[in-house]
Amino acid sequence: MNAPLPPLRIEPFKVACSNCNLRELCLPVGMSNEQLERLDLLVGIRRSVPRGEPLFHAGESFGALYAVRTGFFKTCVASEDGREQVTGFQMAGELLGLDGIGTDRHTCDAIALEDSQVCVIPYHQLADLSRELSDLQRQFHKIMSREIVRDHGVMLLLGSMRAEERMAAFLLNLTQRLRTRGFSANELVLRMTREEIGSYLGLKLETVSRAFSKFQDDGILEVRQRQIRVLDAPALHKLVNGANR
Amino acid sequence: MNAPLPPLRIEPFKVACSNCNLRELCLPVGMSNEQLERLDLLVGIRRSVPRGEPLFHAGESFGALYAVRTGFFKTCVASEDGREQVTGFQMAGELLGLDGIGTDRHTCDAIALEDSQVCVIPYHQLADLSRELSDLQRQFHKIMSREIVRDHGVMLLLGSMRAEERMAAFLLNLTQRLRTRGFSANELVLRMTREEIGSYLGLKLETVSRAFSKFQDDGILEVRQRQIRVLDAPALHKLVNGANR
DNA sequence: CGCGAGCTTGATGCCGATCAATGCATGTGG
DNA sequence: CCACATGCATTGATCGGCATCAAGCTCGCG
Repeated sequence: MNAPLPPLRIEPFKVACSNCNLRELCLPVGMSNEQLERLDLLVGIRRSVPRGEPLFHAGESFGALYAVRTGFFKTCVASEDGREQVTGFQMAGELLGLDGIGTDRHTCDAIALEDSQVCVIPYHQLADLSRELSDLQRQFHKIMSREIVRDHGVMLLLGSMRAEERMAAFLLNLTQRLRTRGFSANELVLRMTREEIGSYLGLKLETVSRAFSKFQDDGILEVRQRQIRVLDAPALHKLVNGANR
Repeated sequence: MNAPLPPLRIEPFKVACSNCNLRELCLPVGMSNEQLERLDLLVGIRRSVPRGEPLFHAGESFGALYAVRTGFFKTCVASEDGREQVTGFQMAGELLGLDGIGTDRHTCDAIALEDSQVCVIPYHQLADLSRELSDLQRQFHKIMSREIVRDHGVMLLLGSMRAEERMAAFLLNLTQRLRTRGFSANELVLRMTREEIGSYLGLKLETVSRAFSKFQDDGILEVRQRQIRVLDAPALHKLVNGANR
């Protein structure tokens, strides 16, 4: 963490969409270099969010979207009484803040689960540019649409799956997204607590813990704290799909 | 139904966004008359969907969005094994098909729950036009964003509410939307079966039925088949909010 | 070392699922 | 018009999965 700074050194490239290693996952998908240069002009600012700190809160006025550069976030909504629900976990290349467009206010909290960095994308500038660049417009629409589809998947999970099936679906989703980012498909480190997993899946933390233990007993996982090794991915798939009915 | 046709009569106005009574709820929100005329050019086609029939199916290739003109729809997703989940109910002025933008295929089924009519909005033309009309672009973004926020609300419901709370939230949501459309706030006719309500709320139809009976016993509702009269809306609000914790 | 946050594990209880029977409205054909 | 079938809804009895309550455990950290 607090290692001494390396000898003074200039960043060889301006950090920008055009040479970001996430550009195949993020907003720039499908854009030419020329177009990317235009995008670079709006995504100049970056912001660091220490672990545990909010990127934004429900109720704050909305002005920008955020692309996760490094780190990991959760988003959660709350009802008037204290009920809370984690609505998603976001990792590198994913967009935060889409909820704010509809009412010009954020409707959920976004909290960093580890020290993180995001790119700030001023919404109105993005809208302006996407009126010029149809590829950007198209990609932005796709991202919003996929968020809707993702939410429908969570609704299916919450509405019709039992505890272990939810856990299996959750783990497969995480490994899938990590694989897309070039990480191993069967080693993962959970960035969130059992309670946060439970909130996301509509379960209590004890139930999450028991599921982990069960999976370990069954030889499906190796669980050491938040270090998870997937030993039998097909078994997880079977839980999500073939198991019932 | 099969009443004799009225004497031959020309529609006094071309049926179009610019003189649609839903224009304050639908895509045209915030657009000038001049802009509306441009929108009219793409929303020429209408389509009738008889009760029980699909507007589109999951897997079909995506080409257009649909605005409900009259009638009532449900959307549902299914997993590979037979699990089904109703993800929403759509009424006049609401948009269907947003899920298809992300992958160019629809990801859910949209089924008419009564004889319905929709306006067909070819997506690519809409995208083109919204690059010219920033008000249209803005409204389209808002609609997508609100859909995401709505889904988050359902996730909260599914993840953290008990049966009667879910039912109360569902009924309040319906009456709220009917009120927006100028209908009475306490008389409603359910367009869907108990089973469909249950699927949406993550409950079994028996549980839905019992909740209706309970509400009736408690003097909160008057239930006759699918005819519902809300007698005590505050009680429903208390169930959703103040009840627990 | 001791403290606390996060996690595991066990015992018990409750809510809603499941199973089953009946009721009721609508439609169809004799 | 009745007899019967069909789809949807209600209601009761029982069961089971997960929540809840309650200890203890583990690990990181001041």
